Amino acid sequence: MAAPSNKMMCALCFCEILNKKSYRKTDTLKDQTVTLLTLGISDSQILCYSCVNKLNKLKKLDYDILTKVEKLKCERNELYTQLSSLPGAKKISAEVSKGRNNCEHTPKSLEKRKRNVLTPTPKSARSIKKQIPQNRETPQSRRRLITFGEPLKQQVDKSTQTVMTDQDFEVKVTVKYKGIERSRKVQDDVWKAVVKQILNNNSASMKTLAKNVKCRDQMLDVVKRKIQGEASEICKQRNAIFKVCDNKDLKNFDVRKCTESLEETAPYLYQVLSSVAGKKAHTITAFSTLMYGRNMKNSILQYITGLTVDSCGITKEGLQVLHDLGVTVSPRSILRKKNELVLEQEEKIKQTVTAYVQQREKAVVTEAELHAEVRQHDEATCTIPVDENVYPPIEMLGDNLDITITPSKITSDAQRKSLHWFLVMMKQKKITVEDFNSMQVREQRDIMTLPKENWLANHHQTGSLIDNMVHSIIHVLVKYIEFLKPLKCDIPLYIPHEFIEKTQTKSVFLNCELIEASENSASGMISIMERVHDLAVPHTRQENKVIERIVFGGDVLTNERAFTAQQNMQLNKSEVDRFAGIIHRPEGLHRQMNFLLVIDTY
DNA sequence: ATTTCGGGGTAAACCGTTCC
DNA sequence: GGAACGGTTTACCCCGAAAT
Repeated sequence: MAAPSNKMMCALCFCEILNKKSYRKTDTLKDQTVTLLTLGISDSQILCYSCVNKLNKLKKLDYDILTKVEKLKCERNELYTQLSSLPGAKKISAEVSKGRNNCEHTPKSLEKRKRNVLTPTPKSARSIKKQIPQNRETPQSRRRLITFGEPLKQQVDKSTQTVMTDQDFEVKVTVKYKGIERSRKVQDDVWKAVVKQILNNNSASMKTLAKNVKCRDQMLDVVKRKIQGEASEICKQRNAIFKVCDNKDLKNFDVRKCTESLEETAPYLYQVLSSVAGKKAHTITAFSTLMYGRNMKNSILQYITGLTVDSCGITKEGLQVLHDLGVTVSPRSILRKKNELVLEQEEKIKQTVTAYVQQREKAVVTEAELHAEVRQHDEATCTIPVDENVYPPIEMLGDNLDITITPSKITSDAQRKSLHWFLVMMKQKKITVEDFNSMQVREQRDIMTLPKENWLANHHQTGSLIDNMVHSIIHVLVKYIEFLKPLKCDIPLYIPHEFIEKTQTKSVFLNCELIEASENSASGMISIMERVHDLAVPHTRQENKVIERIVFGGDVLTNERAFTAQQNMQLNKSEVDRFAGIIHRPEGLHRQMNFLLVIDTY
């Protein structure tokens, strides 16, 4: 739209710009106008990105040259001041050094500057202090008792050793090494206390030492260095405490494990933070924010928080504020991660639901083909190709998800809104007919001709029910009655049965779809059933014939409505349009309620 | 010196609203 | 009904910091 002609050319390299996104107008390169002018490029021309990159690099190099020169100058000056502060170098006249220092860089001005009234500047106390040589070794012959904190006159005076003190607590340290004896009278109160402690306990307390400001700063330095080391240790690749290596990490993040590994990797920093915060979760939050500030790869908690608040409906501005605070990653990254997660979920659905459905459909088709072939050639030479991956059968669950949005100000446009959605989930079956011995599987029978006594529990079934009830009652007793509590460990946790290993494994459970339809209306329920049918029921795509029926569970209301929808569609011709591939089943709590009702009536 | 990853800039694409 | 406009999303690229 904005392009002046059909073909866009780079003004510098004359290459045609093929990708419409990779060019820059020279008007936008304001900071490089001078460079562009020297190259003969005027305003409102177009440059390809590789030329723009080169220009940027040029700019960076210019900047680098400036900063490097500046840095070198600083370094030189620093070294020079160091050298000039050395005792031997002091005699060199300031003028010479000054001249040498400046002649290269500062061009002499033509006019002589007027002398400032304040010059020569009175020397600051600090510079005077610097000139007094410190820690200069006294020649051995002159090594005597040195007193600190007293005027120089006294040092000259020979009577220092007999000076009278009005304090009754006096400390004098004598050190003997290599045959030389040196002693010093300690005036500083902190040092006095430390020496006293050494006398008393043969150890100095750090608490006392810390009373000296210099010592405290040094201690702080030590701790700081230690903590910095710990922080860089956390950042390292092998310590992936706060890193997002896999999207599964986001789901499996465990505060307890995180605390443990932090206590191990960074004990000092952890103790410092937890001494301030107290609460474990707060400490971890502080830790995470700090580590995110140091290295943006440490972003697992930021991602979790960001995704959570995003799902609660935070705006982009809100996310930006939280990102600036270091609590979440940027809104853009959240968006990116969300897309990634959606793709992953789609992949998962494909691998379980779609794969199973396709497998069933394919099996029927190949069987039909085989039959046709057999009929044609009368030779059963080919065998049914068996897929190596046998996908476990699935069942579907669903429930309505209603949200009411109340605007802060109700106007004619902004009214209370109710959103009705339907969430469809998938669960992989753990125990199937194939797991039973063929002996145990009851043969298929017509419900209408079944003898009436089959509806009553037989002796064996009642016995097993009573056994199981006993098991449940024992669990309740052991839980609540004090003197029975010690017996808890002797009672099996679960009622033993032959599939206990299978039921112990974690279920495969997936959110499949959020359908924007209300189950309250018949049309909504029908569209929901259509989606479920399309997604999860294996059927022949040409004749719309159901190959296998799938359980579709939900609460009693959903069940009722699904059943009504199925009945409403009975006039349709094909099986798929009649929703024949769905078996209704009430779920969870409702089933338990039904069970209890049965027991109650017993 | 190279690699990795998140932040951020830019422009196209897209979407909804308003105006003529 | 379509142009104009404004806001949002998305793809692409570069940059910088830290790790390797």
